[in-house]
Amino acid sequence: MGHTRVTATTSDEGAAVPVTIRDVARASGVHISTVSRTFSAPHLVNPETRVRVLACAEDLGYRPNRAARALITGRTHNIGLIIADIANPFFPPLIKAAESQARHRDYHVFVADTNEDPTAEEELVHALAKQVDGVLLCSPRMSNSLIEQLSREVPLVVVNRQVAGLPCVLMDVGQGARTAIEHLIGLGHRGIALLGGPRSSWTNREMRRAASAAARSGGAELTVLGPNAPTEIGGSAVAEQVRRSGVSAVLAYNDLMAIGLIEGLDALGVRVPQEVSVVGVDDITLSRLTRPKLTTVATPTGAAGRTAVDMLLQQDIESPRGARGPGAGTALGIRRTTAQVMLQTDLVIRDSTGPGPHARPARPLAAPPGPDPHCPAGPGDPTVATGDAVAS
Amino acid sequence: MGHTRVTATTSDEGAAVPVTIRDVARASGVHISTVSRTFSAPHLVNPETRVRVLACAEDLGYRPNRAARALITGRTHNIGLIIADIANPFFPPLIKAAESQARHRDYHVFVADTNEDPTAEEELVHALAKQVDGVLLCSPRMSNSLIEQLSREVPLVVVNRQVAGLPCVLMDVGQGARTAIEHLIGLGHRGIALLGGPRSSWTNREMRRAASAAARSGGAELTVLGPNAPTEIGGSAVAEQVRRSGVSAVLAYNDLMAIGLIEGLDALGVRVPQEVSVVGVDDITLSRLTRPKLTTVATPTGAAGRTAVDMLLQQDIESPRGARGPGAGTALGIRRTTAQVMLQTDLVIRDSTGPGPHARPARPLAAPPGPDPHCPAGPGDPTVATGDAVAS
DNA sequence: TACTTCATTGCAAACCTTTGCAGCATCACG
DNA sequence: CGTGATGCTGCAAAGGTTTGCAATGAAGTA
Repeated sequence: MGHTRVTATTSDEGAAVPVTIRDVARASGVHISTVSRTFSAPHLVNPETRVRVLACAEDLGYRPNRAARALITGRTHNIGLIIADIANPFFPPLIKAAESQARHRDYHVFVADTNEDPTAEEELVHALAKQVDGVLLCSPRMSNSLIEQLSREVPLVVVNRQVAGLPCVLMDVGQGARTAIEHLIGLGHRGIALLGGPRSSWTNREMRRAASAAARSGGAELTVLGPNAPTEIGGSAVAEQVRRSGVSAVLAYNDLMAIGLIEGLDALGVRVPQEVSVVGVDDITLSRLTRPKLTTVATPTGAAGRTAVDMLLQQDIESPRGARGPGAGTALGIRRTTAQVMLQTDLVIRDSTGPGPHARPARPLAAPPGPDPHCPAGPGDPTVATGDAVAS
Repeated sequence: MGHTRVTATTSDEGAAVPVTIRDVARASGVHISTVSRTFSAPHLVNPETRVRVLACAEDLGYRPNRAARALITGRTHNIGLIIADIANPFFPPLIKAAESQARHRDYHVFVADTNEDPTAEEELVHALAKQVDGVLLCSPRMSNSLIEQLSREVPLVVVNRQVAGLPCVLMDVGQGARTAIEHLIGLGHRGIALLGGPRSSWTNREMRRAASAAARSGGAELTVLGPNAPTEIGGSAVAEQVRRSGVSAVLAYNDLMAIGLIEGLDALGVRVPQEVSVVGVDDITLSRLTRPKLTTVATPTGAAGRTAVDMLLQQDIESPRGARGPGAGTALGIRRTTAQVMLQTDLVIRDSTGPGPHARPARPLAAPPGPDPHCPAGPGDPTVATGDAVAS
């Protein structure tokens, strides 16, 4: 058994006897339908009866069988959460927030990891479709058209990807990139590189667009390097290229790449931030722990998770899925509301950015020179517009 | 709307028409029971019929309704995974491995986060009990007796905690601590501190026991500091205390604490590893990314997740839960096998440990002087002993 | 030929809950 | 006192699947 110890024993234990609505009915002397209503429509049952039933239920330790409930209502009270890679530090806060939000709404969350594989993504949606009321697709790797197609099978909310006709939760990395570039220009940098991420990434395109515009209007020159793998390795691999390009500042696709780049530069003897400034995106926990501490564009990951759950549930609530009740059969067209929510990002200035070659000596390196000052509370949860409401 | 943009539109879409076993039966001209058997007991149906049914099912896009199946079999094919804090970098690899393993066995995983709250833990077990076939309790914060009690409600597997009579997956941190201490002694350290974690932690007790023994037999003196919060903050908070204690090396309860400590020491002007060596435990991704790179005891997190799932499923397979089939009712005692698996740990030497005051100049600081050389493949998955098998 | 065995399939009950409908008091009002 | 309304409860069907049992037919055996 090599490097593992195993000890085993067996024993007999009393099995949990399943207590059903029927037991509660018998104990409290009412019909099962009354018990059912006590839980699902309390206002329809006499207060006296209600307390008696509740007492009996409590006594017997009754818990409704969600499978049976799902069978008849068509709603499982479960949602699926499909993630490219759970071990990527960007996602755990999102998972955590989504799970918490769902639980507050009496939903449970299936978490599934695709290992960055688009095929696995598709299969998972299929596999989950029948046993959840909706699926959150986080940073999907499959094509928009496939996503649209799958959305006919099960309600979908997409995070970090813009899909026409589907509810999306996006982070305003455009604004983030702009603020970051302005911060660098304010520090006196004129030659700036953008370390691109995966080609198919919506975030990547947005960042590039915004960074170019900001550099142009700030009188700086932007060099785009990439696409690259959005990992630490991807970052360290371009260190040499960054050095050769002669830029004095870099905006990386995400924190992992930024950290990798700093490592790579260090190995080449290039010091950060003295010789090159580096900005990341995401503000993962890690970015506070490396040295130098990373200046980064904080993305509201938790808020994204909560918002996505809200949007999904909102959709579900107005349109129960599948056959419904005994007299069903007319499930032809459901009204579906598709909102796109854009969450604000915030630049967090730490130690990986410093004065560039064109710095004015007097200038203190403090707050970012962004056009609008951020509210200090940080990014909060948006109110999701319902129905035909349109804002901005 | 403050810092958030929301746009919304509504549209009508065709709802997914649920295709049931009945549709498949009609399409392929057989009875529904034959369709059912095609999926759940293929050997009972004529090969010809089988292919026809499968073709029709494929055609119509049939997916079995797991709620209905669960209702009658009493098995949901879901498992619960209760985690103290998803955002703690120790857990994601475990979650990822468990989810993957479960999926290979045609199970889905509910992930729930307790925010380190024992009460939430208990509630979650209750809430999940009826809708999963078993629960994985990871690094639980509640008492052993409560865990035992809950295990009568739903099959439980415990990770990182030893509970008599319950299947447990443990990491051999005792061995890890011993190896780490021996490594430090080999480097010439004689005054060593142990940074304790939470008091109620099984891991904490094991480490302390093993570290004391190793220090004693190696002629070093061990100072125990703590208990402390198992976080970066907890680590940096004791930096001053470490400096005052005059030790030249520290073994921390986990990597986060070790990293926090290094930060704290740095702030005090104490350099690592030149003045103080630091060893962590866990080998989280982060430990490769900080500077200096952390020497640490690697715990087989992924293997733990996989093993725990295996143990749970093994238990389930031999003992279906609750009422079973039409003629049930005799669910009095089920046979349950409780194995305790101990997974090996491995010392990973990086840059946060160096020669101590008693170092012999000639000695290269290479491999650890542990009594048994590790197999280089690293910790693998154990074979779980079934039934009455007992190994070592 | 008659009888058994076997493979395959159909039948129908059961799992637990929800919910439309109907029944029954009770009460108020005219 | 009759009528209608109201509040509460019971009845029974329905949801999709599994599974013990029975029925069928074919093949093998005596």
